[in-house]
Amino acid sequence: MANSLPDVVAAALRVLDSYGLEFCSMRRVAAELDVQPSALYHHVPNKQTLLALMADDLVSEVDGDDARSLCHALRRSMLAVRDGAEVVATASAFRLGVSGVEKQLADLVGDDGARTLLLFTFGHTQSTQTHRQASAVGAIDEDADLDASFDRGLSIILTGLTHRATCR
Amino acid sequence: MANSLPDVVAAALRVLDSYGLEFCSMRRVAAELDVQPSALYHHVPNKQTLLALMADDLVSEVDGDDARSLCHALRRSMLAVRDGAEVVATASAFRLGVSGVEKQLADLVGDDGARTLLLFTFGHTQSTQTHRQASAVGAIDEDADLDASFDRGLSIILTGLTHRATCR
DNA sequence: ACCTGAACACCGTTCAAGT
DNA sequence: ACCTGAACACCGTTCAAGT
Repeated sequence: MANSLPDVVAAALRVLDSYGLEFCSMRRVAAELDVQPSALYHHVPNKQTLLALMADDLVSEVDGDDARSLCHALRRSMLAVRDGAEVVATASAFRLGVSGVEKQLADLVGDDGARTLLLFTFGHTQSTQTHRQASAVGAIDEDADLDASFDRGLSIILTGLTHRATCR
Repeated sequence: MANSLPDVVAAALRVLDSYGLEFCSMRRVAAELDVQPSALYHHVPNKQTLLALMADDLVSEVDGDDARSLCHALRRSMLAVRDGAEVVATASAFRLGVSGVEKQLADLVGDDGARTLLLFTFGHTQSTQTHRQASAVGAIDEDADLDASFDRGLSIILTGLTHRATCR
């Protein structure tokens, strides 16, 4: 009967995916667990911390051999849940969350390159999710367009990184 | 005595700069104008629209001859007001706001280039403002570091754009 | 045209108290 | 350790009514 912290995080992610960030309130997460709102504060000091834990969970399986596949994997993880990109981007602005991915990227392309790739990946994926919700459900054509647009942006940055290192 | 729409937008920007986005509520904006909350709905249909008008106002003076100076000008405009980057980035995700800047950039570097530069500029500037508020007030050293980091990211993307066009 | 007053359906968080 | 119940100080938005 008693809930643990992972239970709370999982419930919060279910609420997020069903209703979106705007309606992912502490009260709804509590209702999802059939518990009073105040009960959540036994597991988590505040909502911000819960959101950070959700972000950690979202990116925990991100992996890849090179910078490009790492960014694509990060994008896929965030797209898997409604408003996932916004949750991860906000948490990582506060220096929680993606740190593992950031380190892997930094080893491959340096600090500035990692930062540039990460900010582009967050922004583009957030924008993808915003437009996904604005248009009718399941616009598969638009999804393919946005994936291609994302990959072209990645190419621009990666070309910049290569030429800075080898030609200048 | 009677307020106009520009009065409302100006009051909202004052509240934003003083208290931050989190506390920039319709009720506080109303109080800033010595008016009941419901009075705002005579000027604006909802909060989202007010935020979009604030974003328009923030970027209205952005101008520059080349892509780099355009991005720096955009960054400066957003940094001028507390949480300005978040307001502009969110509004532009919904296709309002920065469209003028986006068009200027697209003429200079193409659609993909404009998008990549814009998303990087939003993300980096938001991150700058987050860290500004986290650390003690007026950390001038850190501001200079972040400006330099921003410019290096810009260089990476601009190098990528040049070499894609001329060498490939 | 611009605003008031009152209401509705929500928030995050705290805290004493229960088991 | 985990939860309830009640409270506090807020939200955005609507709507009839006033001037």
